[in-house]
Amino acid sequence: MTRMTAAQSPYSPADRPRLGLRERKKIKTREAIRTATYALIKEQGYDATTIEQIAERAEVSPSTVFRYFPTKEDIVLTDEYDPLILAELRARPADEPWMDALRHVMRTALDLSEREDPEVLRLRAHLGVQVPAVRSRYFESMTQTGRLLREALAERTGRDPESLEVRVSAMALIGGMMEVSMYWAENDFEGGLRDLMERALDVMEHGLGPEKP
Amino acid sequence: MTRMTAAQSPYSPADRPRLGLRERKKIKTREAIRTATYALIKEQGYDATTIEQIAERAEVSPSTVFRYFPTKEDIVLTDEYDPLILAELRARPADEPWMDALRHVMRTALDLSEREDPEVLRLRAHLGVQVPAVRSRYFESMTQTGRLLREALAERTGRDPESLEVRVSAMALIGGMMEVSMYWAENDFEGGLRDLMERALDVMEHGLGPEKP
DNA sequence: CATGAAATGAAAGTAACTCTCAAAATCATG
DNA sequence: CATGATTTTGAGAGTTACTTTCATTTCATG
Repeated sequence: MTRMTAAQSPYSPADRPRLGLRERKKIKTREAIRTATYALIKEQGYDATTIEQIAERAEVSPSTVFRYFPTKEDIVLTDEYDPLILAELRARPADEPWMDALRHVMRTALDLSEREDPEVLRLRAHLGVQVPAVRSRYFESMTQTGRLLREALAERTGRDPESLEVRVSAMALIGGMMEVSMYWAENDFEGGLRDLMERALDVMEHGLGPEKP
Repeated sequence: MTRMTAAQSPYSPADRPRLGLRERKKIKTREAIRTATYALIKEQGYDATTIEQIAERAEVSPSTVFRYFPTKEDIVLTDEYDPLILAELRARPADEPWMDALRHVMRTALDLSEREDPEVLRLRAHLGVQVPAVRSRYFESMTQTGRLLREALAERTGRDPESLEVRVSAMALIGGMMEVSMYWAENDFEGGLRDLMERALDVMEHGLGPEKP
């Protein structure tokens, strides 16, 4: 499952420790909390897993858990691909139609996260389907992404990012992409997420006509 | 603000009471809880309003409040236009393009709810913007609506309502429509919700091209 | 190693919900 | 209208996520 915090070469003074001991400890704690949470959820399910248990397994106090993550759902969901997505999107040629740019970016992002940690992507989608609170938080974070998407769409269409049209487009895309994730989880993760996403972007670009395969 | 529970002709034995005393009381209680909630929220804001206060003002016990509404957010948001929307959608001619059908239905629904109780529509949109928990619940209920929308889209395009394409389209529409509501609230409810919705449906139908006004 | 700053833990508190059970209100009868 | 069955309510105790406060520990730095 989720990689352990690989304590690679714990004592090689000059090479790794660009960060102070404090910073490194914080990162470790964060990881510990997250892996403890994932493990407990797999064992017992989301609801049955309390913050106290998480704290105990991660060997920190409950206070500390809350200091690192504002809510229980955040432990599962937090991690920011957003900046990456935005950067990637800006990197695409400016004259490329925005839908194509988006396609490329999503492909890249999904490939990356799949290679990085395939389990987590699945667990999240699964919890998104099963647990309303997680789904909510998921949606919130997608909404955040939607705000970034506005900027990108605005740049590429010469519109105001705060215009109704841009906002609606961005949010419609977000809604569609979220549904892809739900669909994927509900259908036992069959048919690579990347391909599903592709199909979703197609239908959002060209609209839903009568069936034609 | 919200209409009082108009006790019209409180004692006309034969004409109104098709329902037993029990049923009528339940309806009254429900209304009482809701109006108490709206009033308190207006006075103090959402977070500062506790279930205990609501119970007190509605003259019921906190237990009863929870018996009527599973969560605090539901007190604000519950009420089902969904069946109406679906019926309306089915009532449209079967050969009408589904986007047109949807346009008509949304117009009808918005006009109705605006005439029915304009305050509530605004309060909800406003809380949807301000309070994350409400926004979440709002989104959940839109998701529900999205499921119905699947059926309608499937019927009109001869596709499987559970297909990725249909699901994504439905959810994209939901996302877009939700954004309209947020936009409306954030821009001080200017530019009738109906017209904004119209513009949103347009852009979702034809896509977001370069600006052209 | 001393001093200041940051991170942690302990503890008490709040508020949304859940569960259980007994009392009260309604309903269906004879 | 009395009575027993059924439904609805309220009281109370319990759980848990989250907050706030404050003393203690841990690290950074001169």
